[in-house]
Amino acid sequence: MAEMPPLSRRERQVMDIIHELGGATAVQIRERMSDPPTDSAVRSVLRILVRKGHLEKEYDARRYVYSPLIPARAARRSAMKHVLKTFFGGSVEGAVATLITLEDGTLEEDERERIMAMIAKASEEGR
Amino acid sequence: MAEMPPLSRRERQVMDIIHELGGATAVQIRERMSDPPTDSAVRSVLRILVRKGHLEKEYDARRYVYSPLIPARAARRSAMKHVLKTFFGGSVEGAVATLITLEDGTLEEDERERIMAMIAKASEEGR
DNA sequence: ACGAATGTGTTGATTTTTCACCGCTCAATG
DNA sequence: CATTGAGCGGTGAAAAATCAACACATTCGT
Repeated sequence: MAEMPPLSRRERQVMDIIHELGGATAVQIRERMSDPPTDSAVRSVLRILVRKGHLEKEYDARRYVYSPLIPARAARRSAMKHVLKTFFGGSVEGAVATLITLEDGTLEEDERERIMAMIAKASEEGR
Repeated sequence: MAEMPPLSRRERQVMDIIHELGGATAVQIRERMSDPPTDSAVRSVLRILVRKGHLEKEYDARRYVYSPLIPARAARRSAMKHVLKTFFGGSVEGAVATLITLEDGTLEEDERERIMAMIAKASEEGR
């Protein structure tokens, strides 16, 4: 697979929505946009994204459902890698610190425990 | 500050570089670009970003150093918030999981411990 | 003092992006 | 059937972004 030039504004916006939903129809996407253009404009972007190889469309219930061609796991890792490098100088520690204080302490107690357990487990397996 | 329309491709690329470096001159930025346009093109983007209120320039050692107008902390949080929502469905747990397995186990043992300690500390303070 | 080197900003042209109008298909409904 | 409305995509034009050429300013070496 060749490296593609980065996406335009709208393209990225649409891709983000699709990533968030896993897959979406044209109308669903338009609904989620804060500044929605025409229906046909959305479809234009979708067509471009398909042609560029970022999306695939699947016929389902008389609608096309668009989904990322890149596996979710890879997309997640790539996105996280980028912010880690760009905003945290590659410091995993710093990133986690921000993550667990993001929503002003609304991190549930049990979730915190699960995270602890997860790290501990990774710690053992890692060696 | 009012909400600004999202940045264009080049604008985002430049902003990312500046965020990564904290602050940078026009040449520094150009050097870091994978597909560098002309020097003057880079400066054009910089000027636009200043006008839009995303950057400030400071005269230092016969050069202008451009830096984000938004505090680093806020930028970090905002960026992380976005990937958390877009790629992890808001699951802090999932995000941390990806984070600590990003570089194929190259997470240092001591860093892992520091992260654990950090979470534990947050756990106590949080209540 | 002069020219080369470096940094900056302006302008206008080219390319890319963005978008809405239009026509088509198809299924459901009257 | 005929009608209607939702979904789809092509096209081309407006708008925005991108860029290079140019002009001006400052510094530095000679």
